Amino acid sequence: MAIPKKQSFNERCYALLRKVPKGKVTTYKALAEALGTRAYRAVGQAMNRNPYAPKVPCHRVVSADGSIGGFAHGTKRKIEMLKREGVEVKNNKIVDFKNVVFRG
DNA sequence: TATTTGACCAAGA
DNA sequence: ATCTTGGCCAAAT
Repeated sequence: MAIPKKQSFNERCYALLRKVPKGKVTTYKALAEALGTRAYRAVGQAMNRNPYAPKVPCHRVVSADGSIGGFAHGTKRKIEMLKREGVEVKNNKIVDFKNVVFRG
């Protein structure tokens, strides 16, 4: 019987993020709160390192106020990826943000 | 073990 | 509207 590994905080972030469908976004805060913590910044750190690069849609994570936030490969790239998935972005902000945020 | 680091957030001026 | 300040918490060094 395999010993259950305790997932690190980061691993839990990735697991949650993978549930976000294409065309939707989530926020650093929402992820942290969903994990039962307030480590908003730790979530961002996890995305920055992003050890699971293609598996985890890190580009779907934006700031709580609907602004794009940051991206390891440049915010410009992040915006382009979101647009490609059908998310409207204007002046570094998500258009109709509340309607685009994924709710579980 | 202790200190520093952040792709953040909310409130104040 | 922008800019500054303080707080927040896990990960990395």
